[in-house]
Amino acid sequence: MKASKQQKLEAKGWKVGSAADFLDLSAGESAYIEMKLALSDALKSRRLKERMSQVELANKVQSSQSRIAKMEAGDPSVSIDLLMKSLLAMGVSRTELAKTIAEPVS
Amino acid sequence: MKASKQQKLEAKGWKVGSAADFLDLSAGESAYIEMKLALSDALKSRRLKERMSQVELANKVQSSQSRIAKMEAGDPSVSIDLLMKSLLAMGVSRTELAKTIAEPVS
DNA sequence: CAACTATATGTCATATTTGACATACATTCA
DNA sequence: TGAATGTATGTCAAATATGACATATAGTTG
Repeated sequence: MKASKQQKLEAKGWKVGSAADFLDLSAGESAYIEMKLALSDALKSRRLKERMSQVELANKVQSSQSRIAKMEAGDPSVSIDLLMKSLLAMGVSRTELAKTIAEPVS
Repeated sequence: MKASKQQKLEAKGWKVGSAADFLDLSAGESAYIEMKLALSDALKSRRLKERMSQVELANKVQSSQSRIAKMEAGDPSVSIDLLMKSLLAMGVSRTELAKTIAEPVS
């Protein structure tokens, strides 16, 4: 893993500090993290596009403002399930979701 | 929801029996379920393609035979996170994963 | 037939994820 | 200034997901 990527992940709260973790992030593990970050970004940009506050979105998808914030921040405590459920609840199609999954995070 | 679809889901163990549930499955909710089933099918066909047993796959992805069986059966107790982690651990690419997400379940 | 291999199903203690809440921080506006 | 609005962060009890285990079922082989 490149240092730039490590910093990006650490900035989002992922624990990649130990030497073992640093060396052991497999291709599958980093692909998983990248997908999660891509979904986070998609959620945030979709919300902003709709000019919604986090509170409004929380009501719409039956969650809470704090969890929306954590989703958008790419917090390690949020699952892909929740991100996908939320995007689907916002009206995003399966096809659009697939595109998000496929794309590398900007 | 069509009766044929309801039966397919019920056969996989989803609780769609009550009248309320029957009427209330939103577009997002059914899209979510369909995606999960698509991932289940992808996992099973990938494993068979590699001529692996469930036990072998369980070792490879650090899980257990019973959980692999539940994943492949589309059991409600398994998360999309686990399905995706498993597929990635099998060497499936993000792009292939995206295709699976996009496709309707056969 | 029994032994073997693969898969399915049920249970359960533990681990992770969740919404909710409090509260901190930031920005705007009057 | 301070009230209002939106977002971030930390915590926690409750809900959900997890691997492990036992055991059932099904097919195969000797």
